[in-house]
Amino acid sequence: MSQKTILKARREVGLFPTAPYHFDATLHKPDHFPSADNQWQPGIRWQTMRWQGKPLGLKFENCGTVERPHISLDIWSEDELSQHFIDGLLAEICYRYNLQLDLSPFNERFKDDPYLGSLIQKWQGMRPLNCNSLYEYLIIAIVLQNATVRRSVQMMQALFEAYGTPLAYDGVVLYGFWQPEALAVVAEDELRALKVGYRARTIQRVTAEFASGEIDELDLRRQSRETQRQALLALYGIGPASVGYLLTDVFHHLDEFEHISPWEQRIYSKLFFDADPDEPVPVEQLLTLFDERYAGFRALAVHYFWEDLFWRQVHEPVEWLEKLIRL
DNA sequence: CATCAGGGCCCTG
DNA sequence: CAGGGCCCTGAT
Repeated sequence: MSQKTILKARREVGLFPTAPYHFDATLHKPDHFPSADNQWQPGIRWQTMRWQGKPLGLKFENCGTVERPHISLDIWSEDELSQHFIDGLLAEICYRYNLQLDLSPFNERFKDDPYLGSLIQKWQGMRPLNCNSLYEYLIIAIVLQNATVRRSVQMMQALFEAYGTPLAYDGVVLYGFWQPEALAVVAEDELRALKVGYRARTIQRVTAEFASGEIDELDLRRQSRETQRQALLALYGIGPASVGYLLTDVFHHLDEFEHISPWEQRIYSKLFFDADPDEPVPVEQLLTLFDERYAGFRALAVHYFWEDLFWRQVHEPVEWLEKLIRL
């Protein structure tokens, strides 16, 4: 559909995250479904991004160590970028990629924790990550709802093929997200033809909120967590499960842990109580457990358990997990 | 072939 | 506050 855009201008900058920094475990999350806006191999992540309306191709390359982090970032664009633009972009990247996160209070507090201690050691410097804008993350959250992973992948791909922009840079071709304004004029039927089902309506209404400027991400970042929660819940089609992900990933609330969905409940039950997934531990009990052990950092703690589980799954399938991740 | 539930959420009663 | 309905798909 859309024409391929060649990004021919390149600018290289150095990034220096706070130590410790685990490049691969931060820039690649095996539990995230594969999406055509990014690509990873050990030591390198390609990621498209739209900033101030400009489509960009990013390439992050690991040039440092956990204790002395250094990332080389190539920024590919259609035309040369002004220094002013670069400065703003880097500030945004710094926020989204959590480059300045200070993990030491967390590491210090839980280094001897019987469950978490070894994971902190193993994944020294791993941090949560969200490369996308709030709007883009909402789209991802919507295609996740009530669908198996395979279907989420299909829906996301169909949306990219219909409305995204293929960006060619550094030898890869990845899709860039569309702007809300571009999708706002599309009819619901056209979206439904992409087999997103009833989500067509949700996508339309959420898109409209952004296209009209009713929601301003940067402004929302400065609000309290509860204000953010209310603003997100007010969006049509966005409920507690999606909001939980948004508050932790997009707004970086490392203690947000109010909602456990059924499939997560089964996994936590097995992980912490070795319970039969068909007889999962009540959600209340799981919430209490996390409250007692990890208050202050519940989302971050969960992140370590979760990512460790999925990394293990990549290398040698964890038998019981296989059945619980619906591919 | 039919039926069902899925990495939720809205709406109704 | 509980429960039916929603789009589509792959599993059974």
